[in-house]
Amino acid sequence: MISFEDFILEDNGPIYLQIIRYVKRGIVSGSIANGEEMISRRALSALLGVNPNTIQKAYHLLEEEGIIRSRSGAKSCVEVDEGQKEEIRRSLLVQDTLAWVQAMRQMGVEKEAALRLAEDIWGDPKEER
Amino acid sequence: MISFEDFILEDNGPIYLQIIRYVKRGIVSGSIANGEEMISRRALSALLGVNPNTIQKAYHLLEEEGIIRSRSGAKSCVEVDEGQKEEIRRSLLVQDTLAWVQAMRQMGVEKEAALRLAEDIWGDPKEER
DNA sequence: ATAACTGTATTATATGACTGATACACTTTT
DNA sequence: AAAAGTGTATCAGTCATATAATACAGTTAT
Repeated sequence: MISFEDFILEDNGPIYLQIIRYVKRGIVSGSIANGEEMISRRALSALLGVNPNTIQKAYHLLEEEGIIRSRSGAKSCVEVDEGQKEEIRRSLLVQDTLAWVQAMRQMGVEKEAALRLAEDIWGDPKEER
Repeated sequence: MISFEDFILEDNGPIYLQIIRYVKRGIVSGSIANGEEMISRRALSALLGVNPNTIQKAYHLLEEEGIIRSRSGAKSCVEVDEGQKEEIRRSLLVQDTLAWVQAMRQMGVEKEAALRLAEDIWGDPKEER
């Protein structure tokens, strides 16, 4: 079951969008698999300290996007085929990376300097040479 | 004068925050210099097709942050010392880059793959969505 | 079967973001 | 001095986001 254990509530954007983003990124990384059960709306509401209606909005939109499937009375399940997965992956990777590249460019940062900065911030656990 | 010629109105976040971000990034890149005049609130309102009150909110917050200075009746001016510039630069670079790195990590993208993707997109910023 | 849980729906309230209109005082331009 | 432009302020209204309190019907577990 998707437990939302490592989910952290930010303060930058709407909560329901953060939840949708979390699920999509989980699908891309593979930590969320097809057929997996979602945590119930009430349980997630209690876990995050967020109103049930806000959770419902996120789940409803996920269903409209064809990412989860809900049967009244039972838990909602993830339902994505390989095509959807690949589309979500491509979309998120391009969106996020393009936004970062544009930010760096608008600040006049050269490509090499930007990549070096990203490498630094990544943490670099295994030092090369 | 700061003409906001290359400013593009996005649909992802509050307009007044987009304006503030634009000014800050301009200061970091050097395209906006200390002492420079801001375009008037009414003129920017007309240029962007946005309500004057929204522009005023952005300008007011910029003044509260000590980035611009306003005298009633005259145009507002940018007023930042080198210390502020450096702080803004550091803050924006780390924020934006950290957000991107975290996104890539949450999607299970390896550092090398992420950097390669960024390098690709840096070259052709044509596609979106 | 009963109880507990689940998805779904409704109504109401509060706040932030944005718009629209107007007004006043100050500075710059003519 | 007069006109035009500018910063500042107020009031009202709409829409999105989030909260709160219920209610009902379907599924699962006991």
